[in-house]
Amino acid sequence: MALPSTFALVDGNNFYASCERVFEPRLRGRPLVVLSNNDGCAIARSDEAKALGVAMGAPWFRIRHLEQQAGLVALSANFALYGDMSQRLMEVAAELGHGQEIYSIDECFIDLTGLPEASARARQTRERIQRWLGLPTCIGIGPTKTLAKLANHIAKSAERKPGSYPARLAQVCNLLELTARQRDWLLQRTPVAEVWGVGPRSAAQLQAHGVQTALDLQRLEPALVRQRWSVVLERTVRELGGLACIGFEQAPAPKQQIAVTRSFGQPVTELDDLRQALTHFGSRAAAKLRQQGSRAGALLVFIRTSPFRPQDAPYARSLVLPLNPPSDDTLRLVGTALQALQALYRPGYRYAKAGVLLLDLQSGQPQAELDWGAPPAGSGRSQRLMQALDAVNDRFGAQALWLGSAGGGGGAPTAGCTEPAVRPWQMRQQRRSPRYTTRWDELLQVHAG
DNA sequence: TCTGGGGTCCTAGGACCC
DNA sequence: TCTGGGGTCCTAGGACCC
Repeated sequence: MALPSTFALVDGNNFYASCERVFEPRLRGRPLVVLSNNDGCAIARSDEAKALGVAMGAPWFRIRHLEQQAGLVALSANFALYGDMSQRLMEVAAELGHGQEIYSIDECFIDLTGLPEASARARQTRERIQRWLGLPTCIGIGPTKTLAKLANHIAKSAERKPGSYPARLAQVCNLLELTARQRDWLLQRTPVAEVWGVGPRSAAQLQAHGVQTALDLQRLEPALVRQRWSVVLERTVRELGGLACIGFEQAPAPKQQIAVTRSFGQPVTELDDLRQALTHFGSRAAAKLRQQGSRAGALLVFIRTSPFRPQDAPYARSLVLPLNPPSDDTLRLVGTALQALQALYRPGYRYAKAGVLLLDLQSGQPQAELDWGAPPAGSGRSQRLMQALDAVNDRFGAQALWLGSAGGGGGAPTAGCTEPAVRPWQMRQQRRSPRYTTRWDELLQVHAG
């Protein structure tokens, strides 16, 4: 008979803010936020910033007065740093159990099924991550992923607000060690909106039906939930009851779509600037596509004005173009994106955002049984060119080799190097910390006293 | 005036996640 | 003045087919 499953969720506390603090100890104990691309809004907050009332997603211009008033520090997002720290964290966390599912940049599920001493192991893993990387984490353990997430929430709350929960639940919370009464008590103290899978929309509806807590939700009749809400929420109810419905995914499935989209640093009006931006986005998307060994069967381009500027005339359109045969060639993908842009562009608008989505992704080699006719001339050459492009950019950084298609010629793009120049579409990043772990020229310097 | 039933495929939109 | 980016899954409804 199969053992009942046991899942752990390892989650970095305020991950981006904590990464910044590893290399800049002066930031410890201070209210700190990390800003989105373009320094637009807060996407991570230290506990001190949360205590100031800074909301997730709060626009910077609404909270920047706290810089003077309360000593709030704001940094531009440094994804090169966070990505590298994430890899290190995942390596240490993987040692906790016999399987790892990397769920996001700062979270992974670990399969603990059948392992003794789960809580002690988890505490050891936490301490290693803290000591080796300087990153604080909390670990939740439960019989389903949803309950492991909930346990993690309790472990964090117990640490942040001592007294709100028994102290032994701080940092590591293992629901499997508790009695049914104790578990119910914890679920009852958890607002329904904190449950994984319950978003703002469902939370409001549930509350209107008198469902306030995770315990209330767990006690609903699954069939009723399915009828009144959805199969997704029904699954959440069963998971809260201890029935594992969401499987463990060791190897990430290849992505079904790949998107590269950005808001611009300033409004963009010129076609030429949009061409540059989409050349950039298309190239990034193509590199991601090759990294997972797929080809795209279609490509979507969108351009839009800002929904936050009522004084600007609104314009938002997208266009999907098929790729026959499916392709992973940067030149072809960017060429197609620029073709779509040509059809979408209307002069006279202040564009705020654009993006490229690769759709209809297929893995492996092109299917031979489908008659695409003879392979396009030079396809072997295209493959070698892409390999060279990826190799150079791997070695020297993603911006080393670039397409020269930004000019207004309108012809097929060609490979080349471009001088980095500041353009309106490029994002603002005025407060970025050094890329300490991924750039030789930005290494941390230590001066002997 | 009457006007079946069921299946599949595709797409757009909604909800959710971090 | 200034509001992120990148994903997944489900559902409803239309088109189409027999």
